[in-house]
Amino acid sequence: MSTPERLIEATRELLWDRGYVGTSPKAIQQRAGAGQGSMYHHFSGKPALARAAIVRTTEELRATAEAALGGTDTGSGTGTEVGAGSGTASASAYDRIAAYLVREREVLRGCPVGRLTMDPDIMADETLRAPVDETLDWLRGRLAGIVQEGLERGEFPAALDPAEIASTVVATVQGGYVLARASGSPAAFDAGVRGLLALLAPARDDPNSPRS
Amino acid sequence: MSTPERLIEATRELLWDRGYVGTSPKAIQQRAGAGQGSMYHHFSGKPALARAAIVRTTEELRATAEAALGGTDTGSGTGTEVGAGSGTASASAYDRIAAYLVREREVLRGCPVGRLTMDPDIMADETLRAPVDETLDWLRGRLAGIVQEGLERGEFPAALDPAEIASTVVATVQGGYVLARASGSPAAFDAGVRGLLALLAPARDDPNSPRS
DNA sequence: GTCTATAGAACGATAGAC
DNA sequence: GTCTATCGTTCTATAGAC
Repeated sequence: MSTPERLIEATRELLWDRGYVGTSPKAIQQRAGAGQGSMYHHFSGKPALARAAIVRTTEELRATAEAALGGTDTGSGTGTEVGAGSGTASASAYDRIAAYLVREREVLRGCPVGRLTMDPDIMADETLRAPVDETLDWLRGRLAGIVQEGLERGEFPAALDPAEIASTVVATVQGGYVLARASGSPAAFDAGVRGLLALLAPARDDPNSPRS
Repeated sequence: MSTPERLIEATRELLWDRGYVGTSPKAIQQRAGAGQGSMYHHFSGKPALARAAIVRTTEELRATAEAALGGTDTGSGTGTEVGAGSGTASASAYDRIAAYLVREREVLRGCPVGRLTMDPDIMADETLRAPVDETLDWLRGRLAGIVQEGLERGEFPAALDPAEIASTVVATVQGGYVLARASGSPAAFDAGVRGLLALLAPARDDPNSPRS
């Protein structure tokens, strides 16, 4: 791996674990196995390196999310699939959202993108903040589109607002990281996700009809 | 206000805005209007001051949350109250959760407690981490109890798990802060909360019955 | 209790040899 | 491209006068 490449990867790891303020050029160099001069030859400084790292991390998040949300069924259904069952029909909205929610994550490390929003130095620098904002915005839009499809298929109550539900889904994930880190266990993340899935569950024809 | 008092308050503000790593003793002293020697006379160092600040902030969060969740109706109902309407009956579970969710917040500053979970130095120090963990744990338990009451009153579908829903509620709030900060607007927080309230809404006898 | 002085280390970056 | 040397600043804390 080339030196700039190693520097970017080292920065990504440190940004994830320690944030921008907690990441020093020295630590980056050590982790990347590169010297001072080498780092400053390839990058103008800490902000430039951080930008490269953040852009790559946000691109990766988009790709990972899209893989779960894409709807090209990976074969392992949840058992609550909806639809007419034609050969290559895309998975239900619920299933695609569920696939996104339960995908494998390094829960205790937190979200490599969401974490950055708590860093004042990142939020203050437009070039660092923009990729974060755009990525979470894209994710909400992507989810809103899927909820909209679900609404059209009658999967969800018509009263739901796609953009709002999308925000709730992303917020539950981001907040799940917080709960997991606080408690030191991924269980809290999982609980939040299961609660959300229960609320979203298409199986609304519940034997226990609510509200008298 | 006494000097120790001012130091604690200054630390609380800085911890909220810049986190533990981003908060220097010097910055605390300047904000508190206290000198170096003064600070080290009253506190053994940055960790001790941070502990005092964190304990106070978590206590404050509990009190604020309890005020909304307490159920002693503040008079401004949401219009969806449930119950037999006896004189001093406590508000519905939905209303109490809604009151907690929509309470006034400095959304763009993030959660003064949840933010701390992203600070590796705080998570590594048991004396700093404990109050954060205990507070979020208390909040989840408190909410779970209210959901349980709602279940017993038939406000929610019986399939819901109180602890899971409680985690979802707290996660939505914590994640809402992330979305708001990323986008630079409280709107994303509000959207997530409205989505969650729509999913929790007791008005489940929806004209549009889902899932065919 | 509060002040100033001082300390060793780390921070973020630059200079210039190779 | 990579190295070592150096720089001015900030960090966190201690010492000791007042």
